[in-house]
Amino acid sequence: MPSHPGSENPGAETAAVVDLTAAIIAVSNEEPRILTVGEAGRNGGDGLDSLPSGPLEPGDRTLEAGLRRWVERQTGQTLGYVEQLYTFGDRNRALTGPAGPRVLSIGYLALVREARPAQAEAAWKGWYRYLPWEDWRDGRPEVLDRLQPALVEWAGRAPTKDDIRLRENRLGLTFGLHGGSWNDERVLERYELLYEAGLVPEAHRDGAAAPPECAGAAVDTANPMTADHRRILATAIGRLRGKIKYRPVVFELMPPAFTLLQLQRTVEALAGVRLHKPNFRRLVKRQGLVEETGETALETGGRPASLVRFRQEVTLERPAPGVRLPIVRRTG
Amino acid sequence: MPSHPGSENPGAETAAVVDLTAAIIAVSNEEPRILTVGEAGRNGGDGLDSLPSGPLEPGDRTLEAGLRRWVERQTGQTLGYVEQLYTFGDRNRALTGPAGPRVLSIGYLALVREARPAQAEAAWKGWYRYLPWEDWRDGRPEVLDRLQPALVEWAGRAPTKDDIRLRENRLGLTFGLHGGSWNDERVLERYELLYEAGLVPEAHRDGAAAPPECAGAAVDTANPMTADHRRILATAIGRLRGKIKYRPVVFELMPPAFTLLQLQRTVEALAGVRLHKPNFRRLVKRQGLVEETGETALETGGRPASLVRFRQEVTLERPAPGVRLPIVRRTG
DNA sequence: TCAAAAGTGTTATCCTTACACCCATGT
DNA sequence: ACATGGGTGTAAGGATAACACTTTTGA
Repeated sequence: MPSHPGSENPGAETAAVVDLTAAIIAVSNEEPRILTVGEAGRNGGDGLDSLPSGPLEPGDRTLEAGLRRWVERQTGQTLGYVEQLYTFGDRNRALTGPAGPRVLSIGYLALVREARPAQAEAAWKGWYRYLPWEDWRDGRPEVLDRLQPALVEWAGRAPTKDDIRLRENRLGLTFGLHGGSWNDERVLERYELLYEAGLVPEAHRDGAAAPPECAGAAVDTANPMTADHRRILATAIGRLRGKIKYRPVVFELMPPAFTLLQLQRTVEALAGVRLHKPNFRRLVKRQGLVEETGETALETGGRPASLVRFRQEVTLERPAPGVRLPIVRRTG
Repeated sequence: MPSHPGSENPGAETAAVVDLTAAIIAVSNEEPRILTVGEAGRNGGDGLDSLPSGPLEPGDRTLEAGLRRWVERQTGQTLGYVEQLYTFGDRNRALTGPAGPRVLSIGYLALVREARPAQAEAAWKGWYRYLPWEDWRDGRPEVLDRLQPALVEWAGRAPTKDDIRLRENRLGLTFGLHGGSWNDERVLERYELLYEAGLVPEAHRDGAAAPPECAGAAVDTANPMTADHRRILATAIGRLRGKIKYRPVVFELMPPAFTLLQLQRTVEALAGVRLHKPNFRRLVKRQGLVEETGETALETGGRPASLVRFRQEVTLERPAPGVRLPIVRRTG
């Protein structure tokens, strides 16, 4: 490997341990779920849920191979669609203190088709139990009634007038406060803000970040997770919510044949919002995303629905995901 | 740190070295440039250009802090906008062979406002010298005349009929061959495909990937780079091209006051395509991205243009980047 | 006077959004 | 009969892409 110019202490490279963590997502019963491995009763565990994860080993030729190995070992799940999310490496973020070895954690998003009963200690859990403020399908979630005053108070606690403005602006952008609107994709930004405000237990656990006087822990009634796993989950949800809008990834979560309403309910579950039925069907059809199987589903509770399947060909057709620039085609 | 369930060999964590690499981008004279550090004559160097990079050190509290430290040390540049891109960690990808220590390289995208003369061995170089097929501003780039036959031949060399089909489809998606269209954002996919086809020198350097018989090296007349730096550059360009379409990041590259044509030329330089002038102005104005400064630029070569500045407020206003889903607003 | 760039106006077309309505099945 | 979900029609409004055209400077 190359020696780096400007290095005053050539031997100072940090020998880091690399942790691979997967947010494995499936949807069943109109509920998005993640595959968790409990830590209850094991290893002095604190009873918190974890995402499947484990360290990169010398035998792993690629990072993704190491991830798949760990997931299969811990849960029995074989992964299909896998996508790297982000690499977290700050000190004091639930990984190690300043003394221990450096830990890097690389987060992944994985999508699997069916939530079959996982092995051993693995279990599928609805993701909104960890981030309940993200589910707006039945209107504004009640957690926000408790979070909002705490957030506003946090903004007001900033040292200067300018800092208060900044915090209030952030609240507008992320939580739709002060005249802002809710954007379903800003999942990570919301979690990070709650962390900064000391309103999630992880912040207290990590020490440094949380102000001592704040009444945070009482407000967040959601399930926390081990280490920075809830942050990785937030990253995964945000990425997925963005991606379903311009790439046909939802179909990784659907059975081979399905009705359009099933598809809609899946998208709604992921996005955390309700969609307009007639327009949703037209949108999906016009884009040529599905084709008829010829069969019909009878157990709908109403009129039988025709079953459709994903048109594999679209992966090859869809040329550009929504170009917003006025690219010149004929004129110069 | 937690011990991982299912670990058969608990001490097998790989002690990895973490390399931080930055693609630092500026635009001057209608040309997007990256800050490079040459390796000519140093350390048995092969004369290839490099991106500023260096290992994470124990003193770095965050990954980004380590990156900024290296960049300032090697180039004298202070970074503004910084964004993590991707973590590369495969063996046999210009990092280390199976014997050496594991090297992880974390790529970053950075945007800086002005290309002031950098210190020492650092230099600004146009990014299209490394990826010349990405510049379509003056029509289809000529390099493609040489690359295209080699790519088609590579597709035909696949073992089975099905593999040939797959390769041809990929060529359609990435290079717009076989009836496909060119998508400016697929920069990384194009580079990866050239790598797989053995048409970039990096593939031969790394060994394993390149088929021995191919005449690749003769075809790619572009500058290669050290290690996997060209891949990181491709990732950066792709990400930036995508992002300018829904976030006001271009302004990180503009001077405090500028004309609308200057802005257009900058976007064109980044996207590698020409834009429609009247529609571009309207788009920018209607979105409220800029405001008049009241002054006019006289050295335009034609009629004086009014100078505008970025409206900082939009970072707080822009609610949603183009939601493609028919979210229900009034109806249920 | 002409080249070069700054700007404005206008239109056909497509997409989005919302509303209204009919169809087929089970209880 | 009616509840439930499936499914179609359509019209208003907005955004886009293309065209044509006027204005203001310097050489």
